[in-house]
Amino acid sequence: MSEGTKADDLALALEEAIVSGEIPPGSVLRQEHLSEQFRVSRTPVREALRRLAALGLVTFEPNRGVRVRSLSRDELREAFLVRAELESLATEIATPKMTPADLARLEEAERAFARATEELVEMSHAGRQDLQLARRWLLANHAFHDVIYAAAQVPLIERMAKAARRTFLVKPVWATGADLDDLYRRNVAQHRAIREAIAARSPEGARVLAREHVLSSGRLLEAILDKVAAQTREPLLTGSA
Amino acid sequence: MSEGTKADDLALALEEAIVSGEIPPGSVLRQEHLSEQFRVSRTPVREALRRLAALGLVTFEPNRGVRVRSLSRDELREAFLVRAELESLATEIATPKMTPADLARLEEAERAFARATEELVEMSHAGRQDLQLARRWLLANHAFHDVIYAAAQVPLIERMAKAARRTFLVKPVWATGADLDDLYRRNVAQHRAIREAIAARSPEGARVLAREHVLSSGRLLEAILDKVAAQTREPLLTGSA
DNA sequence: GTCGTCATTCTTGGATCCAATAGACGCGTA
DNA sequence: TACGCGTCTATTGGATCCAAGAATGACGAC
Repeated sequence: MSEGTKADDLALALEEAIVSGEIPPGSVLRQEHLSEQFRVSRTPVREALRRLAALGLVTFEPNRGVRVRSLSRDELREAFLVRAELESLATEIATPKMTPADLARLEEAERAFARATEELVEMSHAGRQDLQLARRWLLANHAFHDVIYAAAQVPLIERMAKAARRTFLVKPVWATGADLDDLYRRNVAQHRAIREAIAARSPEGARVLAREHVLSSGRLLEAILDKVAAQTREPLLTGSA
Repeated sequence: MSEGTKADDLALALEEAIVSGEIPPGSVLRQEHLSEQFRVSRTPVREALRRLAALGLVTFEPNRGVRVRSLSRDELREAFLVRAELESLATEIATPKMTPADLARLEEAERAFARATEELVEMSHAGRQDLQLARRWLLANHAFHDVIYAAAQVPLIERMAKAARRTFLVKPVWATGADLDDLYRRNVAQHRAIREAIAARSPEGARVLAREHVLSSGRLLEAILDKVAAQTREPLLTGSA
């Protein structure tokens, strides 16, 4: 128990587990199971679940249990629409506020993301699927955006954007491939463009770049999901034929 | 108990009470008090409080109780910034989707808001302060925007915008006066302009109008708070002098 | 007279216990 | 054999009970 009440710690742990895909969407969470797994009684378990429900990560079905929400394509698209707005606002606000230190952090995050992207593309050429690598790519991506959020110094935007971001991490699947290389690499270029607009102190420029970038990321994620769906449907069909 | 679990009903009731100002910001909520007030045990009370905490309406101070959050000026401004973004997005999306029935509803909401505004201005000239009337004005305002949210058909935007909106309803104070008449009436004109842009099927036009309108509403609210602060500080000072 | 310390009390956090609901299973009958 | 009914069990929702932490006030030392 790192800090605070057990209910809070538990909520954080569960949030992490859900968002990372460790607990897949659609699962039903048994209170007693969680309670013995985390060595606490059912009371804090239920309080933690209430919090997750308020965040939209799980849904209560009265007398039936709580289920980890799974997102439809529509909801995914919506999440990116919202994030695009919030993120463009954050970028606009952050631009005049960025200190040289912030810019340095941003550039470092940009490099780390570029490296992660290259690793991912190489992995794809090697024909392997490494969820761990994909997850690191995602985190490197987030790290870049987090620098901007932090510099904007508007806690509400940060909170809401991260809430929107959380919602689409729930798929424990990933895909790469030659057809996706371009989309992956485009993200890297966009990060660079955003950083340069910020460095040039152009709030409007940075704003539109940020918006377009997030929307483009959404299209990438949709392409990934399409590919995963195609890959997993085929075996099923051949298996059942 | 209308429906669902007691914890859920209770959470809704408390949310309403907090948002309407019935429970003022800064109050400490005693679990036992709530439990006997609502004739339930402390267990559902605490679950409801967890939900409110996740929504940001209250904060848990471990072993000390839960406190109704009060917003700083900065947070108020942030809420309006976020709402301006979300609302302009919703308006843009809604514009091509609005049916004639939607437009009729929007016009009706516009009229109701205009009436509420005139009542408020008249009240101010009569030198009275009627919180109930102010609250109806606020609700009429929200009703107009709700038509747009509904037409946009993007649940996530609606949820988040309403979350941002909730945060600034927590002040059980209001102010009117000749100096504010213009600001109040400007809102009416802006509603009209937004509706006309939507009717003219101009998503971009409606978008910028919506954005400017929300930001302008924020300035109005800040002016109101300033005036209230000025009014309440004076008696305090003369009282202590 | 003031400051610090210790005990008491009040309130929360957590555990356990009981009630109520939904689903599963089996039995009987058509 | 299939359908309907009743019971039985698994699991949640809610109440009560116990422990732990924080505020308060009294007492004593300086």
